[in-house]
Amino acid sequence: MSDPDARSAALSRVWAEMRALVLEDDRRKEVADALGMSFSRAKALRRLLSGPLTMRELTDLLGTEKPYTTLVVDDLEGRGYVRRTVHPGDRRRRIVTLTEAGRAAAERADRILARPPRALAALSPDDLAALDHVMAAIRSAGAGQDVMSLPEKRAQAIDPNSAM
Amino acid sequence: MSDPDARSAALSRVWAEMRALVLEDDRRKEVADALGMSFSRAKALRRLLSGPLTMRELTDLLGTEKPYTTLVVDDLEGRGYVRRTVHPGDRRRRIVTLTEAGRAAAERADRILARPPRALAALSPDDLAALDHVMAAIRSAGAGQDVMSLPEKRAQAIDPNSAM
DNA sequence: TGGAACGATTATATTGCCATAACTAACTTT
DNA sequence: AAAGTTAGTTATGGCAATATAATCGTTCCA
Repeated sequence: MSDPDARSAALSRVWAEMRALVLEDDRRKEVADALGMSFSRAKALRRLLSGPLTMRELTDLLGTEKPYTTLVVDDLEGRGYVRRTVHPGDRRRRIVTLTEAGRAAAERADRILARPPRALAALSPDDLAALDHVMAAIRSAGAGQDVMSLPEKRAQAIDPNSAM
Repeated sequence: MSDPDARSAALSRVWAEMRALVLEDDRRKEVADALGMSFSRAKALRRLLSGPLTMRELTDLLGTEKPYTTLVVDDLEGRGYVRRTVHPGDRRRRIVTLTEAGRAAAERADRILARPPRALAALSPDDLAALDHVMAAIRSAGAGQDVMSLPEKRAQAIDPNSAM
């Protein structure tokens, strides 16, 4: 029952299968095509769905450097998807806000990314319930451990929606 | 019990969590750093683990165009990781074979990619067994359906190890 | 046997992603 | 108020990934 080799084999099997499922159909290309923009722009757009952010905040969330964020936001602003406004109370900061069109585009990206693959959708109710249960366990384990254990990773809330 | 909204919500939840788990820690960079080569080279190298391939076959597996494969294999050959030989019986074709060093590098990449994330490794035996069971169900569903249903995707054997 | 098809390569170009350096404007701290 | 810090931008550049076009030798087929 508690054979460590069997456990390790099961882990590898499961992990390989998960990776295959997620990586096999690359939604990124689909999102980029659907929105007519490169994926990094869509990623930024999606980050703004939960509310306006300053450039600095957006930079931190994207995990890149400030000048790159300027490039990305310039592009999005040019498309009419975001607006930059001055932060009241700190005129250095710019607040980036989605426009209506930007929100629509971000939601479109969301829908594409959220669409589960057929193999997942084909699961029996029982299997899905079991999977749901296990993934919840994984989430709580991850929230407690994973980020802290990665030295160079910026500490940030674990947000399943962040994966792109 | 069979509430379609609840099912759909569970599907989204599970899928988002899976994507987060797979995409959050990007092993690609780690592989690239460990092998001292760009990730696309490692990808090709890994493809050769299961045996020699012609340039055409490798091209199809990688899903890119022929000239790119030439570039990649040139690089790998320059590092002493692969050898090109002429196909006996068709002198147009080149057979690409891993060298010993190439195999070692590919296996190193494999080990990095196969290492399950902490949150997964922390699963209880019961949860892991349940997950293993469900992922097996997903694999059989995927093998029957998924590839055939994607129009522009080249038909190719589903290989969980292929995901990179 | 001559042309079509195929395998591979060379040459060239594009796009995406992202960094560093240097700068300006605004705020904070002493 | 001078010095330091922070937010953002401009300018520049690099590498990775990958495509297209043209070419060459080889093989297949009518």
